[in-house]
Amino acid sequence: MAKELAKQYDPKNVEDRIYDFWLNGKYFHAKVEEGKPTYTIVIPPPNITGQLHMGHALDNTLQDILIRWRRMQGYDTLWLPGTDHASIATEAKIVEAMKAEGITKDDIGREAFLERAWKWKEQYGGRIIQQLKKMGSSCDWDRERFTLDEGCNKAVLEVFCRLYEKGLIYRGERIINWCPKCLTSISDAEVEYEDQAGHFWHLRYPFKDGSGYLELATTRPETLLGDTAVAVNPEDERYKDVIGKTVILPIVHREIPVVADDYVEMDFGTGVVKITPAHDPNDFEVGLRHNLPVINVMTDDAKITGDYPAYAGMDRYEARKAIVRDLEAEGALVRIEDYSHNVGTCYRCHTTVEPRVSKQWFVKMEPLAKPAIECVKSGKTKFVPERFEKTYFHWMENIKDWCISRQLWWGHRIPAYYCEDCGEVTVAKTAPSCCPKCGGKVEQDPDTLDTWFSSALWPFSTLGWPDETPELKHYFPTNTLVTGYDIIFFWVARMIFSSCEQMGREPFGTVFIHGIVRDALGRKMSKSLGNGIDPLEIIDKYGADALRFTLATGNSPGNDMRFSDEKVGASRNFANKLWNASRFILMNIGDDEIEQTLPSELALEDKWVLSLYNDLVKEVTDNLEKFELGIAVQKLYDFIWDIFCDWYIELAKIRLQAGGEEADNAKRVLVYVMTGILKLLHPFMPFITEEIWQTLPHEGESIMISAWPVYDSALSFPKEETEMERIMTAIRAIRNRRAEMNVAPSKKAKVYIATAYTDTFGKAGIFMQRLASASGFEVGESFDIEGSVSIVTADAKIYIPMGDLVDFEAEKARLSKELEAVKKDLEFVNNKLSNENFVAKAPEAVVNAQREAAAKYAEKIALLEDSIAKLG
RNA sequence: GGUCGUUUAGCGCAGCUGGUAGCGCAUCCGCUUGACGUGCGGGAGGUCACAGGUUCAAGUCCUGUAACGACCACCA
Repeated sequence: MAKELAKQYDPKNVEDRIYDFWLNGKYFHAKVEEGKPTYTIVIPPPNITGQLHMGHALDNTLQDILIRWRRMQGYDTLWLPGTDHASIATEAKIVEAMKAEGITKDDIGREAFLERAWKWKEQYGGRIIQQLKKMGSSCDWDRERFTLDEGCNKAVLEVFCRLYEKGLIYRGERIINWCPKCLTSISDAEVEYEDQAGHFWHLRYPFKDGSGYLELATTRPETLLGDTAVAVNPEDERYKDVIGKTVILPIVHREIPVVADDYVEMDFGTGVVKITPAHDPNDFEVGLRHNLPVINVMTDDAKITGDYPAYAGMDRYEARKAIVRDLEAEGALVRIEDYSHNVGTCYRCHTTVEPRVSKQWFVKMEPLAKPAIECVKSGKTKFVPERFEKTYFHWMENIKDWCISRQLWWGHRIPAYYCEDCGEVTVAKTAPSCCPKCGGKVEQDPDTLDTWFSSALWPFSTLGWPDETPELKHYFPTNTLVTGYDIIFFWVARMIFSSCEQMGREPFGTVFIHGIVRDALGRKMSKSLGNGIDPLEIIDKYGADALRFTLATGNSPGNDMRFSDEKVGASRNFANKLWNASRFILMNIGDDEIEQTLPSELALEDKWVLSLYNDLVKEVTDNLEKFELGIAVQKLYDFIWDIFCDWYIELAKIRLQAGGEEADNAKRVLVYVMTGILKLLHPFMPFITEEIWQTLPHEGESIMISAWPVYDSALSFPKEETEMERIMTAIRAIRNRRAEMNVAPSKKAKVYIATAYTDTFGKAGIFMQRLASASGFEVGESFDIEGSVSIVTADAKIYIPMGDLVDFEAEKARLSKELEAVKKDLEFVNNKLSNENFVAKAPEAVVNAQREAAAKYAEKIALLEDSIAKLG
């Protein structure tokens, strides 16, 4: 590659080319190397219907950071990608598309529908994968999987049959959540509750014997058609006498009993509840306890059935109006009250869910939940941050059976076969040719499984299970699962219990939870608000590295973050800064051959920067171990910009311009530190770091497979760190003074430094000229200079004779002000030191630090007083 | 109703195992300093929501209060 870089970094010239380079090098491919430690992440499979959004961008950035870092550390690293068939979402999309053509599912039948669905998958399913590639994701694309592919299907069948045989999957008539729009059952987890304004209709149900009536209230008067009882609390004195009596259901004029059940709250409303077992989960339970008939009054699309001719075919809300009208006409309506209540809606289409009694397949959860709870309690799986374990336990401990059958075609078809003759149910991985009991003809269950049933197996089904593949042996259990807190119940919990049951152990060691990405105003990004930001547009404008850097910065585990264009702009600037630092180094290297080792002779500033770099290596690695990616990236930013660019490069220029061996040494240190920085930054900004690394002197094919830096005790130089800090303090103080006095940098002045650290400052002359506008420089233990600006630091007294520029009165005022400030500091420290408890109880190091501070302050006060005195 | 989170400079956020508060953006002053104006140097700006407590010492630990937010929950 050419050693010439553009003045500004342009990601568009770099990213696609670099990505292709990685693909060609097969660096993402995991080789199943025996005996090597592994690091594995399985991707949360995005829906094939999906387009890349900021949530994906964040999730995949975090995963790629971890994966790239571990790969560089030498692990046999596998990031396994794939997509989810997303039963409801995909089926809905295809049905919608067919609607535009004027056809329905029933028109074309199951087979033709599935053909369309697969075609759709071929066409659009790869879209999101291409988008993940734009992010720089280093997934092992050779191992890409799909929840509905052959292998996953095999795993699903295996698990279904095993659970069925163990009695952990059963079929039963239960009340379930039904979406009248998607026309399928959904699980409890898939119901989203929304506060909705509604009404309370107070009604009268007369006694059959004419002895008055019972008053009750309902939020859903239309369900009255299916009432089969009225309930009161058995302890309720008011209603003791009416238990067992019969009331007449208004409008329908059916006779229904008054039953007693604990479920009824005496303090709420009138203490009387109408019971509709077919349309309310609680009422269903009451119905079971009292042997009440279950009367379904609605069709699958929530219209009133033909059993009620007056309302037949009406939508549930139309029927509500009509029924209220009729109730009023009949004198059964007492009053209407405004009321706001929680209404369950479908998480896909937000249609109000209709509880409905039907025959469905369920997973018996209690026996599965126990080991799953133990798995996290024992620490085999840890949540980061830990607080989400509480959420997990709460859910697992109160879990109900999981409804897994869906009245959809796109998905894993339930492997249950029913005999048309004897009704025998056969569950098997392969379809039986006839009923094993009577030899009759069998028909497969038409339903498919909940999408989450297959994704629950993802950590092992993707590695080849139920077959004993080398991949499964080598990479399972996986190490880290990265996902948002919004998906813990749907997915994480189900993977844990599935893995405990099927694999006998945890699916992953750590669940790394992140929050959601919000817009600049803190609002959730949503289609309806239209406030979503397209990651691809951001990449187009600022580059993938800038986007990744933004998402990683300021991201603390489990917390939501706000996203704004300005933040990405700042990240882009950082990328540009890095780019220019490398450009500077390359310009100086020119065509020279540079040895890629550190020189034996290191200057003060070399030792200083190497020592800080060495600490950085340790800290960044530690932060990554602890999943503190935001902190790690902040440290890199600070070091690169403040330490390396603003100080070290400026200092290095001195020797570079001097030439010769000195310049050579400086170049070697520059290349060494720059290379290290690039490696540390590579997981966060893979493209630009690769591009720069390739242009610098390097060994190996790619930075992404180079070795992650390790802490080196030979590079620890505490003495030089202190010395440089003293000099930098002096330089900052001089700059500060000059800025205050409005002296242009071009106006140079001689600098005298009176200090006890003559050795240290003896090395600082050239730095002062370069960075503090010094025309000349002298160091001594003390100076006696008239008419100069004086500056006092903790280590030195600095004189800058600037003749006519010096305003003695202003100078005196400034020094006096500073003197007061230092006196206050001293007082603060002295107060501490005169506190016997502090001296006795605080650690010695802390006390000593305070004593040293006190001494410094005292010294500074003496110097300031001396200066003021000299001004007369 | 329960659980959890947030509350730190104008805005957005960091602050790990307690030791006289930091970053980015914005703002103000200055700078054609041959890597970068997507830049350089410098400045201003905070009683760390409130009230107690533990401690020699609390933004940092404990208790409570308030506001906002999230999740869970069968009050018809």
